[in-house]
Amino acid sequence: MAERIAELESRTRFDPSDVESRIFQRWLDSGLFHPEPEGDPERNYSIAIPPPNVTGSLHMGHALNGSIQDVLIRYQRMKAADRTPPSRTKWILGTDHAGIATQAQVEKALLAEGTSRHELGREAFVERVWDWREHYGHTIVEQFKRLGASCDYAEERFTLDDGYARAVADVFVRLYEKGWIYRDRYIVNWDPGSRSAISDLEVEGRRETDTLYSIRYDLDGGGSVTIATVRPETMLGDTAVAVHPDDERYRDLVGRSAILPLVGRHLPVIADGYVKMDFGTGQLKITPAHDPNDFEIGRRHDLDQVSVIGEDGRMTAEAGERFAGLTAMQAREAVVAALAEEGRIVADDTYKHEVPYSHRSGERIEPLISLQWFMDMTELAKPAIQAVLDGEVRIVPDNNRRVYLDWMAAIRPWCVSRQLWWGHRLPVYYCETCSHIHVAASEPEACSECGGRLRQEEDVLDTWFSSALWPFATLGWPEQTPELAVFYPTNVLSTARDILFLWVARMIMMGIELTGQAPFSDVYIHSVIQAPDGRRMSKSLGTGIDPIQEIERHGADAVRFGLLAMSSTQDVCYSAEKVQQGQALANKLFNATRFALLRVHASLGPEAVAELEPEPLARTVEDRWILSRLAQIETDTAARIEDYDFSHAALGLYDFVYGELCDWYLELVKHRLPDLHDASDQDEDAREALAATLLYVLRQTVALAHPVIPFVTEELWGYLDGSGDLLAGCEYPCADASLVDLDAEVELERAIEAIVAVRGWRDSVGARAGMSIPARLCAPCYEATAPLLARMARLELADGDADSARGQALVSVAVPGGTIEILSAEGLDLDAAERRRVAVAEKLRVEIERIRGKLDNPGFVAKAPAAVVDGERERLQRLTVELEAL
RNA sequence: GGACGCGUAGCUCAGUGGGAGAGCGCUCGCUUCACACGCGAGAGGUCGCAGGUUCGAAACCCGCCGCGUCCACCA
Repeated sequence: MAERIAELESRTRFDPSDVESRIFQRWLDSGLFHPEPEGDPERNYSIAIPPPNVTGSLHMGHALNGSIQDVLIRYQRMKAADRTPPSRTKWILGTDHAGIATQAQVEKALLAEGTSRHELGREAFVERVWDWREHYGHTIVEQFKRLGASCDYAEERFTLDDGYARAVADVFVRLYEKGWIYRDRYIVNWDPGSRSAISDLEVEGRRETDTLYSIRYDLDGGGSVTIATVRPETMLGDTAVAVHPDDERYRDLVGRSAILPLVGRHLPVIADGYVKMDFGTGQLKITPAHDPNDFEIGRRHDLDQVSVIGEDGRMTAEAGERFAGLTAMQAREAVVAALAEEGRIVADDTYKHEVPYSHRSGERIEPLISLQWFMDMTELAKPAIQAVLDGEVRIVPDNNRRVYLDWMAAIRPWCVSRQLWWGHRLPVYYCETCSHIHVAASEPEACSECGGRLRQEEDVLDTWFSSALWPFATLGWPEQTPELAVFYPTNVLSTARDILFLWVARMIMMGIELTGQAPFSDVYIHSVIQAPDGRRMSKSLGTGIDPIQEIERHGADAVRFGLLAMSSTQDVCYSAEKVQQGQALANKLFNATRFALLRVHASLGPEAVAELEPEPLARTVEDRWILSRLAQIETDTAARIEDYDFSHAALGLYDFVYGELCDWYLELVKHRLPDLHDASDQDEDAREALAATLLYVLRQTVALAHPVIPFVTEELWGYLDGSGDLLAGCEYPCADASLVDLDAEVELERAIEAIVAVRGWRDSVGARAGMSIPARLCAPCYEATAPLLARMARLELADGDADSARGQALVSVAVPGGTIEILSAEGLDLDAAERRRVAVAEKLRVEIERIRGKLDNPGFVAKAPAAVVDGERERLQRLTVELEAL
């Protein structure tokens, strides 16, 4: 140990790159991250990581969420360390196959090779994706390691693994048998980019400026109607014109028919409450095959569905008329031109509205009718709503609760089929002879109806279908595995707001339906980190910041601290300063520990250090003070972590380490720690008492900070603790209430105020840094702290009575409860001293006036709480004493 | 259109009923025997605007202005 301590001497900086990989390897080797499936499920703690996409690389959202979960996991793991019987902590790790994203990535690679998935064929393509995943799919897991994330790496899951796939098929069959999964021809969000249907949640509205065309349709038998549209190309699919049933203007039009320009089809004029009387002319064209609203109206009125745009985004051969084969956009221009030629364009106005785009491919959504598989969510939603209402699932911060409940209350069917190749193929089999549909977890031999050959559905499931099973499928469900028994349900799910519906709500629904329990008790919604300028962090905008690069630059501890410190209950801008603050903290803690250890070892020798009392032998007022403050920060930090208040947890540690431990405590006791080469004349007991307190405070502080900054604290633990145990497996410090000492706090904090006042005064009168100034304390409340006040403020305190000191004083410095009289002015700027005295007196006077005014207010004295009134009275008295002395 | 949130020091943000705070930046002074990624001392704010509640408002309520996010089927 002595040799190890000695090597610290030359390490004047904490160099993260030097220690991170070494320490991480020790953690991995220790097995601490991999709990056996044992213990009491009520007391075990588990988190299922939101599975990153295999295609992904670590971005700021991952880095923040990784830091948050790791704080929780490390905190709980340490808390579990001293429990009997022991409890287990598990962070479930894995990745998501991410259907569309991964398929797109591989297709891009194929394109670069001059081939395509269609040329390869389905089987070869899927094999290609698996290869790709073997090669590149591990990046993000390695990046989580760089962050220090203490996931259970021994059991990594993947949403397409065999076991997981069985769970997915099993769920599909169960829900089909309940009648909740069904097949329907319905209008869907067609994404021409990925050539697949997508769900409502994968559509984003973008505000765009379009032209709103007003077009005249003639009526059969004379007259006309004028309809408005931003999508004239869809008019070829019109099958009705609608007006509002209460619209007096058009009452007699209902039942007549309009003639569709360019096509000549007769369109019935119908009445439907959906039509807004005060929008445009109050006359609306109905295109059931290409507009979700019109689709519903069409169903109500039994209208024909004429599809004019196909899945390739082009006008169809069947109904596209002379525009067949054109893209929708080309068709728009051509249709407008043709209408104009006939003089049917009544107006073309600029119009701003929301246009749906695919969140996946970025292409404009083409609503069209398609045969897809849907899941009815109403029955699933009911208990999931109740779970949140009852508090069985808590959403933090709770303003997201209402968002969840509102969305769940109005939940709509979920289109779960995707026209992709990469994913879970639907466990649906069609008979080639009689068309009978079989839904089964494993492929039946033949059609049960006619014995005909079966063909499996080509479509795969929406990626989120498998993600919805994540917290239990990763633990082996539907098998009743030991893991499932002790780690399910999990404790918390931490994520950003954007996947609250897409993922979180669906996990709650599926969890309750399939396991009978909500999959987690808390949902923590963390900040979205924006670019420093407030824009979105994105590659395309060039606003992205790479967390790995930040880790390389500042260390993982710094990045973790920074992200936690900047996070909040709302979205925040990335703050490089907070990361620097974290780096500074790691370095500070390193140096403080290094300093203390070197001095203590030099002063006592290694044998004596090893035999030191583990508990502090507090003696002096500063010892009592720091121990009391330590107890406070221990209480606060644990409470903040449990309240998901990570920002205050991190910043509170910073404030303690800087503002109390280093700036004050270490400075105060420095002189009692003999220099390496200087034998001390202090007695043995005093040295041991100080050493014991100092090492106790440092051990506790280092352990306390471990969940936030695990690397530097683990490194320091190696020097502070002789046992060789890893800090990650040690118990979390718990506040010792007997150390709370409010008297010491009051006394020391007053001394600190006085020291700061004198230092400020010294600065303003041009006193040189090293110069000692003769003075006398004229305040009754510094008996215990006078020596340290003198040392820290560089005063040469003389004895004697206060009144005579005032007589011979050249100038007075105000301190809490009195003054310090300066007895010699050699080398001081007396004019500046006088100016300062006057200025301080003036400030005191103003403040005294303010308090007097308050106390003179009868309303204040009568109605304010007694404690507040007393507080103001005390303060008034104190300030008056100071002012008089000045 | 609905919901939620934000507007506090040059910047990024705490503070949510009784003395305006932090980090960074800025100024001044320190090669003080842990740390110059350091130490000490400072300057800097009509707490978006207007009204109300209260003995007392940055905080609570109402309105307005500005900004952001989510949800929603007005062509």
